[in-house]
Amino acid sequence: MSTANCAEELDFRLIFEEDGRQPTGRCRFKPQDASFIIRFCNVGTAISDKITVETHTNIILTRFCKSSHAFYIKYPNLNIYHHHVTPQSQQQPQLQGTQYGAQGNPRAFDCPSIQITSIAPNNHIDQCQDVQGAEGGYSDASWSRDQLYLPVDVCYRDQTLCPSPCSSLSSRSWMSDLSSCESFSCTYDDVEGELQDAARLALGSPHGSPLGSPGCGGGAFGVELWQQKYQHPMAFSPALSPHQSPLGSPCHSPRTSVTEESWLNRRPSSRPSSRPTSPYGKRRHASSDPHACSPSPHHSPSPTPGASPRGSVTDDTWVGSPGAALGALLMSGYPELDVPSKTRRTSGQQMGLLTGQTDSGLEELRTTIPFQDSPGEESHDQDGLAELFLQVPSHFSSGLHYVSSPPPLDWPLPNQFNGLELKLEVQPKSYHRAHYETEGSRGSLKAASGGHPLVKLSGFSEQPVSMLLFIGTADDRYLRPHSFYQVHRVTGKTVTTSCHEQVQSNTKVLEIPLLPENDMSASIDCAGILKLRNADIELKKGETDIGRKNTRVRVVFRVAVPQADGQILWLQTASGPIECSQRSGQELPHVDSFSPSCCCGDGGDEMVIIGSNISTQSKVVFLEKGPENCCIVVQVPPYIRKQSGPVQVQFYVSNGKRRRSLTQNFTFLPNSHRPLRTTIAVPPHLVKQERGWEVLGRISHSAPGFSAQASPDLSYYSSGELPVHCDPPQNPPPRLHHPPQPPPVTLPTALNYSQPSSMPLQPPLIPPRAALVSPLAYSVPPQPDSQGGAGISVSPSLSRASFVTSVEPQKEAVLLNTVPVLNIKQEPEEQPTLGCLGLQEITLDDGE
DNA sequence: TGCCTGGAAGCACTA
DNA sequence: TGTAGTGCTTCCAGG
Repeated sequence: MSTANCAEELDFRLIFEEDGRQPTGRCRFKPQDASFIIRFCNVGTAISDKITVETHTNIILTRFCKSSHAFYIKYPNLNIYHHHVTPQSQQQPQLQGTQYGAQGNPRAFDCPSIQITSIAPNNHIDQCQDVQGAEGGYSDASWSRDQLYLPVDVCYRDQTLCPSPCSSLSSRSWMSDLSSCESFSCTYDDVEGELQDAARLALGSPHGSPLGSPGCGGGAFGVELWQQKYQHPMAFSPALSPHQSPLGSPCHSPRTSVTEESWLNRRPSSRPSSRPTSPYGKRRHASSDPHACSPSPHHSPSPTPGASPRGSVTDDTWVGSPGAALGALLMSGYPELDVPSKTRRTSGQQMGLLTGQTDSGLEELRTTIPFQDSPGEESHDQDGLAELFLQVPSHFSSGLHYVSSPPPLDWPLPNQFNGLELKLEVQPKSYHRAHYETEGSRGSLKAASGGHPLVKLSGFSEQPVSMLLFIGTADDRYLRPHSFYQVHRVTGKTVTTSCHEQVQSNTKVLEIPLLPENDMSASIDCAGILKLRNADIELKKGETDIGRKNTRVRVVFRVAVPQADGQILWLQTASGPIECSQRSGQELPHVDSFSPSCCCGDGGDEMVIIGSNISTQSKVVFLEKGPENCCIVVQVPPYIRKQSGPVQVQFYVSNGKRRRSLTQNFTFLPNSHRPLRTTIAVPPHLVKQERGWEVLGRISHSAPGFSAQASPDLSYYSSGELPVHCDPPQNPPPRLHHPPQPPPVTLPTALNYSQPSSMPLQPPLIPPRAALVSPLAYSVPPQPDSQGGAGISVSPSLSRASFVTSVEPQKEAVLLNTVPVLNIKQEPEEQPTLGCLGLQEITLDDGE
């Protein structure tokens, strides 16, 4: 279907606002006949501060995450806010839409623009691409995540087709503020899949609720309504909650945590149970729940059938609703938004929230720095606030000032700015067994020293501030709320720190006061970790994360510091990775401390590692991670046999015993032909190295290039002994940075980022935006040694590489400083070839 | 009594 | 399709 034929049922107003400019155009589409692509063009060079896309229908469009661009989308009155920081073009923003003739306009690539394209149903991909190509002049290859896809979903019209209340918008979906770039990079290998998932995600309902949550998944809001009605009938009032606001929350993702009162506890009978025989004995909501047989949200009066079961308005939600605690943050910039809490919450739960579950500290805090639940949430309590823009941070490197509302939880934030610093002075233990909902609490996080983690805000002590705590991913590069773990408030006699639960963007968050009398610090003895069942989460529509073996988390702390000018400065810090599974926790090694924490690039220093579950068979893996997840850097093991000429060998990439790539050719050149190399110091005696870089993450598809690169005529090394990057030159190797690190404590060096040995000993990288906060020079791992080790870069981004060493199986040898014996990782299957060649296997490990 | 903790059984999933 | 290995979830028991 040609976009030219689109009817006028969707009215997109594309607004490029800069300095108060007003909307510049409209596009109209017929939603039932077409799907839509919204393409963001050149947003990276946009000169506008805001790009707004509005629709007067209830199409749900989601924000997507792209590291270099920041968008925020609200709906049902669809608003896409783009705030860009470094305008490079002074050209006028140009609207690209089906009616605006982007084709053939060279400025389309120069100016920030949004392109909306309709797509015939049932042929989304192809037509998307065709249309794109035809109208926007983009090739298929130009598909990127700078596009939002708004297909027409069958479920839209036939709610009965929505099979399960578990089908929901993903926490990781495009619709979520918690959306993950990584998920895309990891999960979508093809445009089709990406689009299809996007299609599933991007859709609300054509009958989409005017109450639909505009931020991160209207479906969630629908469920909330459903839950409010069926679970909390008394709470069902549009005036009670920001979640119920007719304008909805701009940022309410379906990721409302799964609490004991939540949907997920109602395991639908059709749901493939992970343990059908389980009586769910301890589940507090199972069949005993009188509402267990309630119709799914799809059948509920909720106007948003695509609802997420995870979006719940529970006591927790209410209690935690930051509207009570976070309200005034927004007000700081918009005093007129100071809606009395009574107008937002009048239910008993609400009152309970405000009075029953808080302590003096929090009460005091709330009188001083109330926060807002989620971005723009409160703002929607008033019609006039519908257009309240979320100010996307302009410069991540210079601190983030939010005039209005808390930033989405997946946004990187600095840990220090202008003399203020949020520090995790005591790291939690690297292992904390999370508890299931069917279990009792397993207690709060503990520090390795035996106490509890300690967080401190330095540089500010004028008034109490509120600190938010949530469970984030252990992804070094992109910290975001974890799909499978939620923070859990621990209560008990031993808990001394006041806190209370809330839900922000469907992630359970603990709010902990930092009080001047406590030196603006807090001991985190009130936070446990709740494990959500993988099946529950993975069944969610659009969920792209896999729970299996995804058992590491980080604890994320955020604090909002009021500034003199009325703005709010948000700081964030995160703990090191925490292993949360029982088995892994029992089996994975834990590093408590090590020394030294750094050495020269040549390596060779001895390192003492103290921890648990470290055996003589343990290996120490050095790896380097970059912002990308699909590139690897490996170090070639030496070719031991004599060679008179080039020797071609093979290698493959393995992520485990049965996870191997096809073999690739590689050529060893004779020594006389080897390029310049430096001499590496003798490896340390305390460990013996597996001479290979263990590579984590996904493997670059450029691997076949090895064959071509393997020509003896080619040099693998630059003159500086740095790996020659094979990828296109437009992607220069990223400058790597250390993330902010807690100060060292004692030697052996306290583990700033406690992690099992399979995790990088190098502090994990953080997204470039955040990395700007604390840029530190990053030294490249040891370079090829004299034995023939050579660096191979599969990627220009030097994304991930690891250096595998192995603890000497014979401690005697270690202690006697014997010459390190190569400990080749044995994978007997199909290995004789390499062995016969005298090669050490380059093993790739997924970190397990 | 409730919470915390460690251990393990048994099922599900993957290769 | 069957099997083995691994991981997940639930349950039990003791402190």
